[in-house]
Amino acid sequence: MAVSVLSKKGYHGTTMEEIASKLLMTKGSVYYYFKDKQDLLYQSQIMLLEKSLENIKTVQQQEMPVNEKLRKAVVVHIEYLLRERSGFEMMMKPEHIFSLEQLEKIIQLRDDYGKCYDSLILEGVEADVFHSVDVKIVRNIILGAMNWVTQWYSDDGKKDKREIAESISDYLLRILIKE
Amino acid sequence: MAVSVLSKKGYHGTTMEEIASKLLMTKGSVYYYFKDKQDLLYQSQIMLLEKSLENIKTVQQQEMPVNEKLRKAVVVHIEYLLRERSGFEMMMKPEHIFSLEQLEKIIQLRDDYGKCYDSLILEGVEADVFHSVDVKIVRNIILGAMNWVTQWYSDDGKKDKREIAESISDYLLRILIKE
Amino acid sequence: MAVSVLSKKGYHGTTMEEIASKLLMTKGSVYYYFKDKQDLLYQSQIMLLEKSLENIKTVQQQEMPVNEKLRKAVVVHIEYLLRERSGFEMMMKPEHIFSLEQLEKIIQLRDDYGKCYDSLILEGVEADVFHSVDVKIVRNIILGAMNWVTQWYSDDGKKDKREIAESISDYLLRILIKE
Amino acid sequence: MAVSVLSKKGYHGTTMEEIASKLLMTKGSVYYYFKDKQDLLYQSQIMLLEKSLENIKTVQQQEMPVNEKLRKAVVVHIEYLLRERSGFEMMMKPEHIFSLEQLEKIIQLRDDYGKCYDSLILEGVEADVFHSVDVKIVRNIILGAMNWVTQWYSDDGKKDKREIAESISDYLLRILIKE
DNA sequence: TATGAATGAGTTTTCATTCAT
DNA sequence: GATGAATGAAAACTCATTCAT
Repeated sequence: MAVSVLSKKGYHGTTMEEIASKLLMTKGSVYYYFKDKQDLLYQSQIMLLEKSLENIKTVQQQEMPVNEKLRKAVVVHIEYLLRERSGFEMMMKPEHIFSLEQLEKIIQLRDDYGKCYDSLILEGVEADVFHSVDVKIVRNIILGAMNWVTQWYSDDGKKDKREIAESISDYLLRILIKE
Repeated sequence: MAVSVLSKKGYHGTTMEEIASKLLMTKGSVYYYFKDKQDLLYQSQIMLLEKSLENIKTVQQQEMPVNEKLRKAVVVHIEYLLRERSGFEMMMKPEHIFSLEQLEKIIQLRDDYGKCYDSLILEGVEADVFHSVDVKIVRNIILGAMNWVTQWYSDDGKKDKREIAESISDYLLRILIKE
Repeated sequence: MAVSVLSKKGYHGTTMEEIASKLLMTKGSVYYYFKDKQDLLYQSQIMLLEKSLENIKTVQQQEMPVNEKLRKAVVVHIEYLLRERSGFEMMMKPEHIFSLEQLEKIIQLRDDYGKCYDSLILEGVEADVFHSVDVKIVRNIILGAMNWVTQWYSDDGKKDKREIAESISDYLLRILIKE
Repeated sequence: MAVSVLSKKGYHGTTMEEIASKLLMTKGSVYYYFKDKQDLLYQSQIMLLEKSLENIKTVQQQEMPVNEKLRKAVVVHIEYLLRERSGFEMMMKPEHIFSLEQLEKIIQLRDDYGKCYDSLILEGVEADVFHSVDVKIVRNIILGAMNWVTQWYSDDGKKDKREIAESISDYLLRILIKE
């Protein structure tokens, strides 16, 4: 995947040649499929965000207590993130790369994703399972803790990806859960 | 400060000319003080990390209950981070930019910083104020949640920096604190 | 040829722009074919040295008395040198320009070339046509006298290239030839 | 001496900083004594050439057979050259560095130096000690063979500087001497 | 005299992008 | 559809030179 390459060294740090070779294409071919470098990144980001949204929506629709849902959402996010690693790291500070129009769509998707967590939290509060909290702040604590995983997780630790994901998820729920 | 400039568009996205003009210098002058672009970033990172370490060490030495110390450490970190913003954003994935030797020092400082949180957590566990937890994971949840702030905090929200910092700090302590 | 340009003002004195325009290319194109300026010089030197070696080997294999062979070798060298002029002038003191690895190959080729003269001299000594001499010193007198030509030869003298070459060759043989 | 530094990497390859540090001065001070880089080189070249001229004139005035004089001139040149090494290597192709006026003086001195060899040769021819030869060519064979020494002489060989110089001198005289 | 900080003009190098084949 | 040669605009970097102290 192109994103994987892009995000290792950042947008400007990755050359089209590197991307092309990672995609097993030649530089010329990449330009057949993508308008330009920016477009390549844009398409990749959209895919990533849409898949993430899909992931969390699937979780939301499952029949289970809200704390279980949030728990699962966190686990799924971390697992997906460690798989697609690179793409997520790119997500930081995209302001200077994209056009306004592109940015709008990306921010929209990011917001949508954030909102999913918000509604899980609110659902829990209403069900009296969660404490009443500042939703925006708690949502961002959750997002931050999850996304930070790429900075420290390494395959050769004691715990595997799923275990890490579940641990994090458990600890984060302590912020919310009553009793 | 140079870092502030660097991190807005990322290392590769920022030109030496931009950095120079931000520092009210000419490109030539910047090269008089720094060997090259990499060196500029390196020196800045070192300063940032050393200042952070100093910050947390100051907190550690204060006479107060351990939960208060951790609370304060988080607040101080977030406040410093929102002030120096940019530098921190650069801290992600520095592997591709630095030389092995430089990386070693940076990783050392990062580790030292992480260890400070570890010892605060352990101190709390031993004082029976905190639950017994997987220190590495909880430390990283805290770091992730704190560092993520740069991604979403904006001056024009309802809460100011200190309030945000204290909120986050409170929520994070819920993961650890008994009772 | 790139070398011709390079050697007029020396390696550092010639800009890539000048080289490119001499090659009827753009600066960018030059970088498509050569890794960097150093590489450009290196490739050129190798070509030059390999062609010189080829030249002398051809002479060595011809059926003729050894004094004639040496005579011819000198003539061929000077003629080639006056044609490729520039490249040879660059050959002096390449130590500071090339990498160790590159230098090794260049020195190897230079040595090989020198050895060809040595064996012609020895052949003559054994055939009792030449005086017994310090081969290393005589070889270097020959090389020095030949390569110096670029420093003084000018097209508008009385003698043309071939005549000069033959004169030099005759005089040099006096050092060696018996009777 | 400044020249020594200059000639190791060539005019353009040597920075004023390197020259300054070799002269145990700071960059600023060098500019107190020399107008600019070019001037520095020019002064050095002049000194070198004037000293060489002085050397050969001293030899010319000595009372000894002409073949001995030429022999001695060659020895003195090589010895001086191996001592001041660097300066001589700079002497090649100075056209692009100097101003017309400077060039004129340098070429004048070079010519004067060449002429000294010419007159030694002619003196020998008239004394019937030397064969009648093309003076220009033989002079240049001598100069070439002598100046090439810097390209191959290394302190750790079997022969020391004087022995090398005498050997070369002997061999070169074979080109000229009758019987 | 001596210094070292500052500069800008020039040089090397990189790389997204184009385009003929 | 695919390629790789070619390009130019922009970026990193160098260094002779100046100048305030």
